[in-house]
This record gives sequence, structure tokens and C-alpha cells, in this order.
Amino acid sequence: MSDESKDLLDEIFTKALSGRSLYKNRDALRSDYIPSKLPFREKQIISIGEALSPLLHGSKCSNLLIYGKTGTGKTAVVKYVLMRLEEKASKQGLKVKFTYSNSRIAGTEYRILSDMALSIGLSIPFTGLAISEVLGRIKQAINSSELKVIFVMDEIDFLVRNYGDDLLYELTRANEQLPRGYLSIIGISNDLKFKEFLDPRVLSSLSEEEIVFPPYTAEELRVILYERAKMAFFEDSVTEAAINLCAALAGSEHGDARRALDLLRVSGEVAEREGAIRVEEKHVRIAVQKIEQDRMIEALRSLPLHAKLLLWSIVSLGEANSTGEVYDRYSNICRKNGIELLTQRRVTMLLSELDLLGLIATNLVSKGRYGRTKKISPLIQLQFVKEVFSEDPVMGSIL
DNA sequence: CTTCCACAGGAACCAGCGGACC
DNA sequence: GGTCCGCTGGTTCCTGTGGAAG
Repeated sequence: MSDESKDLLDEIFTKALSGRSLYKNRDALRSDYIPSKLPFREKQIISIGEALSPLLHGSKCSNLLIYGKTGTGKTAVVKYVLMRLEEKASKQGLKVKFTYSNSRIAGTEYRILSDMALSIGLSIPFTGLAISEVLGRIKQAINSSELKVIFVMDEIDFLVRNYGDDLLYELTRANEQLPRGYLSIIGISNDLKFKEFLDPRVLSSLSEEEIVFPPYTAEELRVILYERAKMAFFEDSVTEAAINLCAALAGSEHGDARRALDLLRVSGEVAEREGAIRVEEKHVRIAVQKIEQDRMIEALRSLPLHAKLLLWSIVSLGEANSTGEVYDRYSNICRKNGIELLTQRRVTMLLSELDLLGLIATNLVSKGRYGRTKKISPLIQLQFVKEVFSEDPVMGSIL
């Protein structure tokens, strides 16, 4: 580690020790924090509560389907209601369990099921078993301990898009094989259209009840942030202007509360590091850039080797090159460095991944007789990419 | 109006891996 | 030890297509 960075670290630590912290409870601004009050979601809380309440007197409850864009409070509301339900049920001596799995984070059918198994206290090897075997064991466990299980499947659209609805089909009809237990499903989706991918039988069983979470308005975001800020910061440690700015910036997107909260949290960190006594608008503005930059650095770092090579080809070529030109450049770099090159088919896949990450911009253009291609432009500075990539041993020797 | 370029992107398949089960 | 499993990261083969050129 260089002297320079050591001094920087020293400075940070000294400040942390001497300066007073602005935060009373930093966790209150984390996106997975579940506050005791969820403003502007009373209607949804009631609907979900009503749909699930039959469980409390031992009868079965409907499956639920919940829609809403990111950061509209779906996950928080569902977890909140289920926690309350579980409490109530355990007081009554009922065995109600809820399990939660985010399909996108879990990634595969197997891991979704193993999340589920884990939270009903069943341990499943992390690989090796057939999916149907895992499902069988789960059913067995539910049956033998007479559990009532509510399975929350977050980002269920991811599952359906990538693996189809077989698993959902199995789950919706699992109850037929559960004489002594019960399994119901709460599906959470960001995407309204995902229903089109479902078999009508699955759909009708899954969406016995549907609840929609509209985006927050800028004004609602402001109120939410204000309340969270009161929990998270010491009094007078954050200005109203800063909060308003966070709300306005997030509101101009699509009312994403998670974004707004992240922004406020990072703003606080920026202010703290600066040794400021309160969070102000200028810290928010810095935070906006910092979040973006951190995201970029993280994205660049975690790229696999060939994606890095590809991105390097694009960045070094500059503006608006066709797929063919990029592929040529990429294969030259590979050959020169004795790296086995990937096929063009694979490269198009990698290109669309880079596009998705916001690292490049692609634009499909047709040049008539001279074919159809994507025009590919980098969205990041050459110098910046170089800095991050030089950490990578293989890339370092190529640059 | 037809042709045909230069790709995009879907589908099926494969190798290798870590691992369970008998 | 043999056979099964799922996942990743690839390959091969394929069909589809907007629009300038002919």
C-alpha cells in the first residue's frame, strides 16, 4: 500500500474518532430495513392482511400476486405483514412459517427451493440433488410437522422468464399432496407482463388475489425520507433542503424509495467524511456522482476476462463502431496475447450484457445493402477503464 | 419490387465441475 | 465407483430482418 493511501486512511480514521457521527442509527436508511410504520401503504397492508387472515383460524388462504416497480415498498410491506402474522399465530399456538426468496438473487430453481427449505428448518445440500427430490423433501417436512407455510417469491418474473413455470406449477398443486400441512405462495413481480408467460392453470391459481403498488409521488417520497431521516440522524444533522433534493431526484425517476434512501445515506457518509456538522444539498450532489462512480467501478471489476477484453477494444476504438469492427479489434488483441478467442455469437451476448450494465451504448442501424449492425459506443472514459483494469493481472499486462 | 448484406438473437447441445446417493 | 443431478460458460447451427442497391 502506498504512503499516499496510508495517509488518506489515517485521516479517515482520525476523523471518525474525533468528529462526532451524524448518524444515530445508520441502518434505518438501508433498503432492507423494515420500519414500524409504512406510510402511504395502508391499503396494501390491509389487503394482504385480509387475504392471509384465514390462516389464523386454521383454514387455507389465497395465493397472492403483487405488482409494483422497484422501490415501491412491495418487499417491505410483505415482510412487515408476515412478521406480524407470524407473531400473532405463534401466540395462538399455530405453526405458521413464512419463507422468503428473491429469485434473481438466488439465481436458479434449485437455490430458490433451498432458500425455502432452509427457512423451514430443513437443510439441503447446496448441490447434487434433483429438483424434484428437493421439492419432495420440502413437502415431506411440511406434512410431518403440520406446518402452514407462506412462500414469498420475490422477483418471480425472473424465475418465469428464465426457467418457465414448471416449478410454479408444482408448487401451486403441492397442496393436493399435503393432507396435514399447507403451502401458499405470494409472488412479487416488477413486471406486469410476466403473466403472459404463465400457463393459464398456474395463473388462475397464483393470482387468486392481486395487489398493485403504485410508484410513490415526489411528495410522498419527501414524507418517507423525512421520517426515516428522523430515525437515522441526530437532530439538526440533516437539512430539509437536502432531504427535499433527495426526494426530488428519486421522484423524477419513477418514485423509487430505495434510490432515495440510498442517496440520503450516501449523502450522510459524504458529509461525515468531510467533517461537516450537517448534511446539506452539496453533499447530495456529490453523493449522486459517487453512487454512479462506485457502481461503475464495481461493474468493471467484476467483469470476466473476455468482457474486459471486449470493453477495452470498444473503449480504445472510440465512438460508434460496428460489431464487426469491435470483433476484429478484440480478436487482434487476443491473438497478440495468446488468448483463445470466443466466437462472435458469444461476443454478441457479452455485448448485450455490457449494454445492460450501462457501460456501453448500442444502437441497431441498418445500412441497407451493406447489412444491419449495432453501432457501439463506450459510455466511460478510457483513462477510467485503464485505471480499474490495471488491477487485473492479465489485463494489466495487455494495457 | 426483389435481392442480399451483416449481423441479431433463438435453440439445442456440450464439457467440466462439485456433489449426492446407492 | 458408477450413475445421477444442476449450473456455468461456452459452441454450433439456425432463422429473421431494415433498407440501400440494382
